[in-house]
Amino acid sequence: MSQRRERDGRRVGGRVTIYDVARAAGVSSGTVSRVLNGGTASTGAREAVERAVTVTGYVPHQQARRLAGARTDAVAFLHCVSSERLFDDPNVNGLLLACHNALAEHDLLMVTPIGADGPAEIVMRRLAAQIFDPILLFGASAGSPLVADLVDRQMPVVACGVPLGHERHVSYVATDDRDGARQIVAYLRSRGRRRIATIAGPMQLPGGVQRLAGYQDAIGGDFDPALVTHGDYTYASGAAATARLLRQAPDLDAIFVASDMMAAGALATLQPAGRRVPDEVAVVGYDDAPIATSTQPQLTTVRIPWQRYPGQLTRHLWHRMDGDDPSGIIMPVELIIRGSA
Amino acid sequence: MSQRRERDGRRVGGRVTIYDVARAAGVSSGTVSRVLNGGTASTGAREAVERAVTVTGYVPHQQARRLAGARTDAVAFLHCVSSERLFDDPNVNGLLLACHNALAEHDLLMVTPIGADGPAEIVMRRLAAQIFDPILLFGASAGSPLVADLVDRQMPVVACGVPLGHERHVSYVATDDRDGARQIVAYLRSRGRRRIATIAGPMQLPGGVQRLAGYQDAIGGDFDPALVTHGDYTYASGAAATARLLRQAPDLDAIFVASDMMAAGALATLQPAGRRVPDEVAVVGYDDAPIATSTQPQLTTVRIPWQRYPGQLTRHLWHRMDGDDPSGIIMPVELIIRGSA
DNA sequence: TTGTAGGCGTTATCAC
DNA sequence: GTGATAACGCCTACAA
Repeated sequence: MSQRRERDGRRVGGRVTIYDVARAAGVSSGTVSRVLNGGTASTGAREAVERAVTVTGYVPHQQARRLAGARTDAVAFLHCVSSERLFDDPNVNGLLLACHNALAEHDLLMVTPIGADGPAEIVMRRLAAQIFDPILLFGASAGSPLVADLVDRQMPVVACGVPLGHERHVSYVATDDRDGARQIVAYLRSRGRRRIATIAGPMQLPGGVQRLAGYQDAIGGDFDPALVTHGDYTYASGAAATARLLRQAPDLDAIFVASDMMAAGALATLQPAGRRVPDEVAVVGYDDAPIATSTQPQLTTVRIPWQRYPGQLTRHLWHRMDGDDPSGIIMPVELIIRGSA
Repeated sequence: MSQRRERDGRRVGGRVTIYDVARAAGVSSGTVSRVLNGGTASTGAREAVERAVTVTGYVPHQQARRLAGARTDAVAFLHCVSSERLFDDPNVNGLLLACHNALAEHDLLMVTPIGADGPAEIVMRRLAAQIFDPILLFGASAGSPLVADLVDRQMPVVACGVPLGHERHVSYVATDDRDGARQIVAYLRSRGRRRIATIAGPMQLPGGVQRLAGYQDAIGGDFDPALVTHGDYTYASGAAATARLLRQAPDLDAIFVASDMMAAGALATLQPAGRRVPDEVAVVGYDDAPIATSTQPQLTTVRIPWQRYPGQLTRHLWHRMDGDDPSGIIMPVELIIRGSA
């Protein structure tokens, strides 16, 4: 089975090592390594090695490189959102693709443990963290043991969104959700709304806390706990939260919903309840998700600059891998006015 | 930066090795390794090691394990189809998810280089093949250098579909497309069709050749080159191929199209051309893709038993990893009768 | 049952 | 500029 036959001058089965190359090139393994890793070497040696590499069909053994302290050529994209969302949300799967391409330009291969949802976090922790060095993190929630673990291991990780509780130890690329929320409230005020309610997202997610914080910033003295409720970003939770709001504060004339999906749920509850949108109640969503344009009326919402993520993500990752300290960037968002408010 | 402070009794930054565990447990590293890998050890040693593992927070270093000849705990899912299809085709992304889950039961983590389309095959070859041992292959075409390379390296790979040209060296799980095509032709005959044309798929893909072969089997002596044309599985190619067919063999009264997507294209060409479906021309697709039920009329097609793939795939992979010789299974398909034929 | 030691393929640190 | 050689962390004969 492990016979080492020759064919076309190259080994068949059984690895070609750096020693084979060294022998073929008539130099030492050290020289080969130097040539391959851009170290110093004479032109003669360089050429001999390059020739030998081609002729032997040598491919470096990543595991061994890694063990010897060098870098892996692969980065993992760890997502803590459900795999369904990975497939269904064009923003997310577009991001995935774009990241791959951006990384490929640095000769890095991006892989992702698809299907590894919440419970499987254990698996990811146990394995992914070992196989890859650099990590792109998506949708990690506050206090997630995954993040703590990664930080402990001092791995170069870059997160999408502010990594709550690890702001100083993890690089991140985020959007200014707090300002987005402020803009929304200001816009609603400018349209004459006075009793502005909100359906906030989960407080474990950065978006959840930032959007609520922005709402509070802008509402200021008018703040009324009865106008605040929570959902978990799903359609159903949006509908339920709206029903609650209608009970707690029947006089509301606007709702800022922390996600378009929940906002769609809100519309579905508002209209049967006899509240016309936007005439009686203005509704504003968040994300500019596909559903935003297929509701009736279409949702006024906030657009996240997804197209800027891949570039920023790879930039920060690159820096981290170069040993720089963690850094972060917060990008501005854009208000999209449509029919619902 | 690489200071090794203590915290909660565990190291912070700087790896916990098997030696640390050994020291903590008061045994040798060999014993630790044996305990961890299910070797023989006394109950006392076993307990001490297990305690030490928890207390030190030890996590095996996969790279080192691998280098030392042990197995990786991760399997790569390599797909040679476009990433769009990965996201858009529920059959495919369902397969991805299901494979992940099936593998997870064996404590294997499945990862996939998403976004690595055709041109990036080089990257995958250079890297993925080094990082992972076992490989799940999806959509690889005949003569693909990727496959040849994997075979050369004697890696345990299991393919979805017969790996054309490597049938003996690669395990596979496939469906009986040849029989599916035969069934279709037989069905069309039974409905009185006499001039049965076909739009075949690419001859580099196993499905392409098998479905055409089955068509020829069943057509037998009635074979007429004018009734055969090719497409590349896309909607547009189906439409174009149909136009060609209509020119070459205006008297056709049925078309067996090798994919539902192409069949949809066929319908779109047939109807404006004044050929009523199914009255004047019967159309049969293949795949039972989502589009099959959203055409007018809905497509009669062949259903591939996707739900059986994950189990079979992992079973064969498991065997391969155990050193068994490559093996394959061909599963039966099911004819789904709808309005188009 | 257990400890010891050699080796897996690289990289990096030395002398030369 | 180049060649030895010591890690890297683990597994596995082999010996005890």
